[in-house]
Amino acid sequence: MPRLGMEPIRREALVKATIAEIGEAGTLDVTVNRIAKRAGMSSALAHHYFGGKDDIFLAAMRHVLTVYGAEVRGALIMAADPRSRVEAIIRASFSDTSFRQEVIAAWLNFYVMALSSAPAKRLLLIYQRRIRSNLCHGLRPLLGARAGGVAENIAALIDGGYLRQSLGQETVDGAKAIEIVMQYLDLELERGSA
Amino acid sequence: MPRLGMEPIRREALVKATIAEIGEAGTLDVTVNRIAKRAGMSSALAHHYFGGKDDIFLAAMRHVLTVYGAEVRGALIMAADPRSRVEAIIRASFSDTSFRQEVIAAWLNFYVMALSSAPAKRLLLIYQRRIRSNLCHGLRPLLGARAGGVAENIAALIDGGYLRQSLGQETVDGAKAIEIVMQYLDLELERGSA
Amino acid sequence: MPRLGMEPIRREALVKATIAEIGEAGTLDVTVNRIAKRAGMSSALAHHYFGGKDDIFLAAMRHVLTVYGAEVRGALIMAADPRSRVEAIIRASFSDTSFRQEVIAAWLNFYVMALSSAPAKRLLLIYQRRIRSNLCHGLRPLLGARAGGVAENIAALIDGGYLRQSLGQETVDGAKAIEIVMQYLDLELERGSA
Amino acid sequence: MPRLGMEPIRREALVKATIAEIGEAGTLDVTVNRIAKRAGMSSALAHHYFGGKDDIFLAAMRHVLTVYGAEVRGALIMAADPRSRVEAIIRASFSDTSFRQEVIAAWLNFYVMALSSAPAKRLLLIYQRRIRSNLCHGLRPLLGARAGGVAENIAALIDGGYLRQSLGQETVDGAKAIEIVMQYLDLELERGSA
DNA sequence: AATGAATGAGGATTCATTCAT
DNA sequence: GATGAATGAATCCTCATTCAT
Repeated sequence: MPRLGMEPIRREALVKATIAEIGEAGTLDVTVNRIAKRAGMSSALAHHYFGGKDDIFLAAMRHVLTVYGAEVRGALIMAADPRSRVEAIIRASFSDTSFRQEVIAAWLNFYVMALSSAPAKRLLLIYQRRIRSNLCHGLRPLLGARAGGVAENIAALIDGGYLRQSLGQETVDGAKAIEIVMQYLDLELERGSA
Repeated sequence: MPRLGMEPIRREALVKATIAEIGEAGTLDVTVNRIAKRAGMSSALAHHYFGGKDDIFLAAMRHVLTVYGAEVRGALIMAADPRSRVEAIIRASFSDTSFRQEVIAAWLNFYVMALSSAPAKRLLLIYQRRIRSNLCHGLRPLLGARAGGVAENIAALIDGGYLRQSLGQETVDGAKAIEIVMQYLDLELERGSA
Repeated sequence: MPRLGMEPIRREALVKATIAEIGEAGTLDVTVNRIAKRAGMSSALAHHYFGGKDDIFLAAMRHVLTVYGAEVRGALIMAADPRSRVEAIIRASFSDTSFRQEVIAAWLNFYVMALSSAPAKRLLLIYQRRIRSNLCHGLRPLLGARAGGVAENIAALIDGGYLRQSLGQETVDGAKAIEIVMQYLDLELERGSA
Repeated sequence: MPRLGMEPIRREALVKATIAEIGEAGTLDVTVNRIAKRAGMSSALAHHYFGGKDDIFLAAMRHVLTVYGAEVRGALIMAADPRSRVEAIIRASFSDTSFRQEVIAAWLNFYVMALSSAPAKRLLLIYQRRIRSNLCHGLRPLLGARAGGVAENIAALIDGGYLRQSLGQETVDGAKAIEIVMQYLDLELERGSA
């Protein structure tokens, strides 16, 4: 059955399987074999296309970040004023795509992976910087010098939403999570610029 | 040289070694052998005292939570009014004992461990509930019905401080981290009760 | 681009690539993939032409022996008297074609391969017998019954030259290696026939 | 059944099993599993005591060299005059201990291993230097400046004996091999010093 | 109380080889 | 004629865990 041009298909299947598997297990302690099996191929092929386990994880992480980034960018297109720019980012963070059990589990695991893996750390920092920058860009006109700190806090509240969702017994829905962060945003906006 | 009552000494040594080792590696992927070695004993003895690797991790986790809880309680003793109760918890969270590389790394790893280990999850939830409860207790007189949400946000900001400390390139000092959370607290207090 | 009569071209390319690869690695632990890559084709094609890895090695071995044999024969054509027959073989053994890093490495590896591969052993013995025979043919008129032993010793000294070249830190040049064996030959000739 | 002080016993068993296994297979392509099994233990234990496959091979090689060296030294003790010093080395080289199928196979394999393994090469060179030095020491009083070259040739003839034994169809016995080298030695001695 | 000894189980990785196109 | 696709089979190695002493 080997057709031509399978590489991108296989890679995508592996990335998705990786996220699913991590989400299911809650750990990075997932065998390449399981991932490959779930992606419908042998582990040898997975190695062939990615080189090694870490590379598979990195690719999966990159995919999560890419999708999230795309969604943020998409939402930003529609944003007319500064405030709605910030809102766009917050909403994208809790969209149905990103705010799902398995994706959240992947997120947390990658955060921890970044503690011991230089490439993972690099990737995470790039993404973090981008998000902060986007947030600041929206907040600066409204809050001036306070923009940086508030951006940081918004990021923390978003992470907090993820954590609660993953560990909490109660399943939070995205809308509720968005509301919480938005309330904080409003509070800061009321206070005004420094 | 086996003396009487070695058990508590051994256990403590293992728990400390575990935290140190996790902090150093940034992962739970630490061998029992290394932990035992660092604690000055054979891995067989570690198993003898704890039963298995998971139990060692659980004990280490319990220790981290216990120390943190004790520090919070200690700070609460000195708190006269509601606001300072809340402040006490925040300050304790960033004390020199808890806000250290290795302890933070352990924290994050335990968070992720909770995704796949029921006992770990249980432990974490108990502690979370206690902290939230303490925060609410202090916030209720000041914020009324809004206390719960604000408590949650404060918790999120504290976690945010930990994350920034562990992953960020710049080392944050405890005082700065405290200030950030306090500013948020003041903002909410200005706004007043619902 | 498949043209007619590609087979001999492909085979030759593979054989040369095999020798080069073995020479570079110093081992038979060379993947078919690398060999094929170096020969400018896919490993599947290599299998198509040779059947399997061992066959590739055998072919490479055969090639080394063939080239060496040809050179010996070529030198023998010019040899007028018995002594120069022997000399011709010795000189051919250290010619620029055979006395090269990669060829020597291949040689040694093939020697060892003969320990575990019957076809390789057969091949090697055929060649050895031919060389001994050639040497004897030249030595008999000069040394009589002693020819056989001396031929054996000359062969050993040639192998010794190869070993020194491959393992020694100092690079020996062919001329020096030839001289060593010739000195031994002279010594035996001085002594005369038995 | 675990008793104390097993390490040296296990190591020795592994070294012997390694040589036997290599001798039987004719290759270094021998699995750690087989070696360990032959030595009566699990492969995990083999790794525990040696670290890795290469280390096992190196240890085996070191053992072969050590035994050979000891035998040479032993023979040298009995040597009264220079000539018998040289003779001692030659005889030791073909003693029943060293001149055995399996040991010879190990030798050849290690020669080839030295082409690609730096530690193996180092080991081999040390041994070679020692043997050459011993030979020279005995030859110098007899041959003066020619000692070095003759030593080299004797070494080559010894290697030649090994090769013939391993590849040849006819089994050579040690006595015959010794005689061949001794004849060469006599020839050089007749000729005298330079 | 304490440990060296020992192993089973499992996992990442590699590679020769096959096959459909 | 040629290759990308694919895999089964092996192999090294690690590690938690057990046990006799």
